[in-house]
Amino acid sequence: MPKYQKQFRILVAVDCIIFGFDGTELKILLIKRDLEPEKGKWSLMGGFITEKENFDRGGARILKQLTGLEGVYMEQLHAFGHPDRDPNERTISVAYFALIDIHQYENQLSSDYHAEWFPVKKIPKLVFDHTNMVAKARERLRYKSAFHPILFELLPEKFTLPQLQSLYEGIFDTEFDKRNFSRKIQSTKLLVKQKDKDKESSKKGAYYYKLDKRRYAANLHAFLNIIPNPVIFNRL
Amino acid sequence: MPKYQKQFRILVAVDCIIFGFDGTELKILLIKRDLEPEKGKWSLMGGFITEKENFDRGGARILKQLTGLEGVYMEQLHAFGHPDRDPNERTISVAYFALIDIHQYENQLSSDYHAEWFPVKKIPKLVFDHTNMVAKARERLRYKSAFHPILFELLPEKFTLPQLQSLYEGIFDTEFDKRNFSRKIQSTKLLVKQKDKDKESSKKGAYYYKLDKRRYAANLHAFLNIIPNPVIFNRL
DNA sequence: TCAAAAGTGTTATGAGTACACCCATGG
DNA sequence: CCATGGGTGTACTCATAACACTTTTGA
Repeated sequence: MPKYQKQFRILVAVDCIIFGFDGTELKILLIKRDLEPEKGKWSLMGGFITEKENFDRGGARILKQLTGLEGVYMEQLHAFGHPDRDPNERTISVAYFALIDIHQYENQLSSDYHAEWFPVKKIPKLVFDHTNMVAKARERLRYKSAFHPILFELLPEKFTLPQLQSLYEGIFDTEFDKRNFSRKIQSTKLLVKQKDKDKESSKKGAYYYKLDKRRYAANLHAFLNIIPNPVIFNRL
Repeated sequence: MPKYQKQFRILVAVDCIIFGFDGTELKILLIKRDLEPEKGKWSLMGGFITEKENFDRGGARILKQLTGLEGVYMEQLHAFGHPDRDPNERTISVAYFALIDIHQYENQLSSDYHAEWFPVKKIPKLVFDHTNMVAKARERLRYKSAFHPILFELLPEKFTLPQLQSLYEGIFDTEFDKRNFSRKIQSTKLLVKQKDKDKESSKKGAYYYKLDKRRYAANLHAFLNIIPNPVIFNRL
């Protein structure tokens, strides 16, 4: 077979925007870059694609290597290819975003890679075009979560409605009416009320809920309307 | 500056899924591949990225080269990176989809590149993973057009409501009530009724409409609800 | 006993849908 | 004059949004 002789070959990287929610704020996980150029600066988790892996696998491998996490929600975001995005050598990057339960991660080794959680509203200066990637990921997360039930991926197995609401409110940067929110969530039938309560954040305590796994799996791509229309139509 | 010595460099291509609407059917533009391997088979428009262009520019360049078209609606779809997608040599491809006014294209040279329009429901066997790309593009087009006013890009400057409705119906593979459709479209205030009629497809004739360019530009990213909810919630 | 958060019900408005008839015209 | 496709109005239903009070309990 003939080869594509004259063509230009390029380095291909995968970068991951990893979202977590600590109960109050949406955060992303950053590391100190351990490679020149820009060594020591804050960066997304990333790495080069190897010879025999596709992007999904590459992203999963990098996530595993740098955080120890496997099997988390991950989705391709966008391919970034500005010729000068890496001043060292032309490199294109396929960005992914991942949603993880931040507490599950805290049990794992965080310090090994100098990884640190930053609130999305206080992201430090990042290397290359990573700031741009983060902005795009936030936008996508808002967009997607307005129609699909993906935010549960950010919560632990058991969570309360006030926690869930506060997550939505954080992402849409607004406040919802808790009666309407509760009714809408309940009407999806995705949640199963538990008998125990979370008493950490109030005296009365809030009931825990778990996902109904069967229904959740069947509805991952379904359309829901959790977000009030004025928010969608005016702010999104 | 140090180089990324040990890393693997890959060919990077851009492929374009070009949609057109002939008044009856949604179609895509294909060419006979003029490069080994798989020379002579039907293929999307594509080409390798050059040293100094980003993906958007590469996509625009390829579109221009192969169709003569410029300034059309174009959006990044997805990056495809399976290691074996091109049997000749590993090549990744960043796919774009474009929406064009099919009649405007017909004036241009179509035969030069052995390009041909195929109804999306009768796509021939395509090279590599292009069939997959087309499927993804169709899905994205349905998804995006359900919420955003992008389908106007497929129509000529002047068009009628029945034409517009038939376009939506083709994409969602269903039929809408024309009274409701008309009311919803009118309520967006994106259209300006003209005084002349299209008398090609009926004796009475249907009024032409044009886009209100100011409003259209301001609403490209706005949410509209043209599509009946049952269609969105059950079929999308 | 009181402060702080959780939980719950009702009403009004408007968007969405279903539905049927008249209009204009070319042949 | 009639067949064909274009254009329009209404009534009903249901989803959404706005809104306030009671409950629980730890301090």
